[in-house]
Amino acid sequence: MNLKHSRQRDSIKKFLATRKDHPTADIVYMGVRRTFPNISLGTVYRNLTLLADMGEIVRVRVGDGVDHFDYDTSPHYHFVCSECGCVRDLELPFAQSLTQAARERFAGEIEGQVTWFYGRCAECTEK
Amino acid sequence: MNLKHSRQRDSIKKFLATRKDHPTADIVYMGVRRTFPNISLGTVYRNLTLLADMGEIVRVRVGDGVDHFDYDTSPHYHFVCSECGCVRDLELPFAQSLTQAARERFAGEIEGQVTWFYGRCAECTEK
DNA sequence: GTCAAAACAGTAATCATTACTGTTTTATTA
DNA sequence: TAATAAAACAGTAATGATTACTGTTTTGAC
Repeated sequence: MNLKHSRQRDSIKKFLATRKDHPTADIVYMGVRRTFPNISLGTVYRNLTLLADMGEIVRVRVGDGVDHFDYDTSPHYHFVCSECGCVRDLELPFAQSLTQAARERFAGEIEGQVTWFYGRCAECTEK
Repeated sequence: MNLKHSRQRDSIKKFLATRKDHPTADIVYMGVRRTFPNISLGTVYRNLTLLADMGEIVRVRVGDGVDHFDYDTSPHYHFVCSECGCVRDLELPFAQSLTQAARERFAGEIEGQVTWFYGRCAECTEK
């Protein structure tokens, strides 16, 4: 299957590049509709999945039942607020060493780790 | 709201105690039906949620779209196989220090961390 | 310009989970 | 032990994110 260019996919990727807040498919859908009013939610999902499979974006799963998407593919930690549900980056060196340590204790093949932190974000704490 | 005893809840908890494989609500449902043939799936979900909220069991979310449940409430790592979907415990000291490190870099309140590893389990690797 | 493959819009289906409703169980009080 | 209110139940319907399907449009190589 040869990949063909698509203006919709470009737009989705471009939209995601402007955001640091790890939007959901629905948010991406609403954002991209400003340039493609007729784009369908299915197209958004298909392209987000495609881009994630190609490694151009990252699907972020923080246990809130909704997939978030991140343009920044470098390994880094996420924080999710239990109150407002926001997802933020966490500026902390990513401990690849933990994956290595896990490999030494496990019989199968470990490809990677997923780590997120939860609690209340600064805005929710102040209220 | 006063908690009342329920034989169904006991049975759910007892079933979970016998398992080390982090079953889903559906698996628990099938297991408990051996003793309560008329138990409803809703009852299983309600009690699993109740037990998790009380801290007697743990809801394990490893990004496969299905909630798993664990009788072992001590902090520990999980591994999920990308091929067969099995969830295993990983014998590796749990790095609470990472949560502490995150606290020092984040403006809000961090309550805890969730970490899992993914890859292929020993059984799937051998095939 | 032709044409086949890929992508699309729009819609229907899936599936885990939650919510609702009328009945049964629990546990307290008499 | 009987009465009673709250809690829990079984069964079913609803929800909501995501995926699958279908007929049409777009893409890109020749």
